Amino acid sequence: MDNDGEWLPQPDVADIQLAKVLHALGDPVRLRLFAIYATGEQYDCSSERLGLGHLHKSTVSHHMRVLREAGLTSTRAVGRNRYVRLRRADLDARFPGLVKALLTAAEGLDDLDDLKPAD
Amino acid sequence: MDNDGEWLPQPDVADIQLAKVLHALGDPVRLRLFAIYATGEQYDCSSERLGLGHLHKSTVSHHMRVLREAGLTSTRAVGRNRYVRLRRADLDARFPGLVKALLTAAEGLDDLDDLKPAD
DNA sequence: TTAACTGTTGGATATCTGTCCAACAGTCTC
DNA sequence: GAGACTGTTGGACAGATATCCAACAGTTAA
Repeated sequence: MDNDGEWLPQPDVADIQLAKVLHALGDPVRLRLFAIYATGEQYDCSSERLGLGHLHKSTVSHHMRVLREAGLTSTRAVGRNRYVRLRRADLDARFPGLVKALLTAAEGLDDLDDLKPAD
Repeated sequence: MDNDGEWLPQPDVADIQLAKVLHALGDPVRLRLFAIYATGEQYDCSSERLGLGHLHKSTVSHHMRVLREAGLTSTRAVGRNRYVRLRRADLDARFPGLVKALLTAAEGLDDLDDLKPAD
């Protein structure tokens, strides 16, 4: 029951702080996760699928938490999986043009094509 | 002689990395300095004039160095002063729209009106 | 030349952070 | 229920960082 899962805690739109957002993105791993989430909702947090095979699962979990607490992502817990998506609308409302500029700037960082939402 | 001063070392445009830029701006003090420099070239690094009276001068010097080494600012040393300005053209060329979006987002962080370049 | 001024550098320190590991909780499958 | 699976949490630890202070170098002024 409750198939929709529960939402992990995240800051309110009005409480999203620019400095914290930039701090969260000021790490290569999280910047990559940000670019990945921007391609669509992700439902598999395993390091391998995210192209972060070299990182321990708890490390990836840590980075996802930082992103969520900064207000960048929303996470829904369903069963043993986590559905993570970018809070695009919230971010656009709060910081117009920022996400778009960041994604443009982040293009070509790595090969992100392999990481589009599967099927 | 050499009244123009010398330029402190800074990365080449092509070497400016997004993650480093965001890391540099992911600190409240440096985000404030960024917004200040965006209003025009600054030629006084004293904490007081920058609205950072609570910080030691060596701390401010440290933050300015981080901004410069990330590729965000240019610094010219003339006499005992430092003329710091945002590398707006370089940043716009490398990350189109990013600076504009950041400045829009940073508006209203504090009262920056008092810090426009004096006379 | 002596003194004041601006900013840098190195040391010290407390805090933060990225990473791994082990243990755990909840979930799914057999 | 037993075991496999996904992800979280707490501990440990090395490295980074923000801050201050003292000392210094170069510059300007008296």
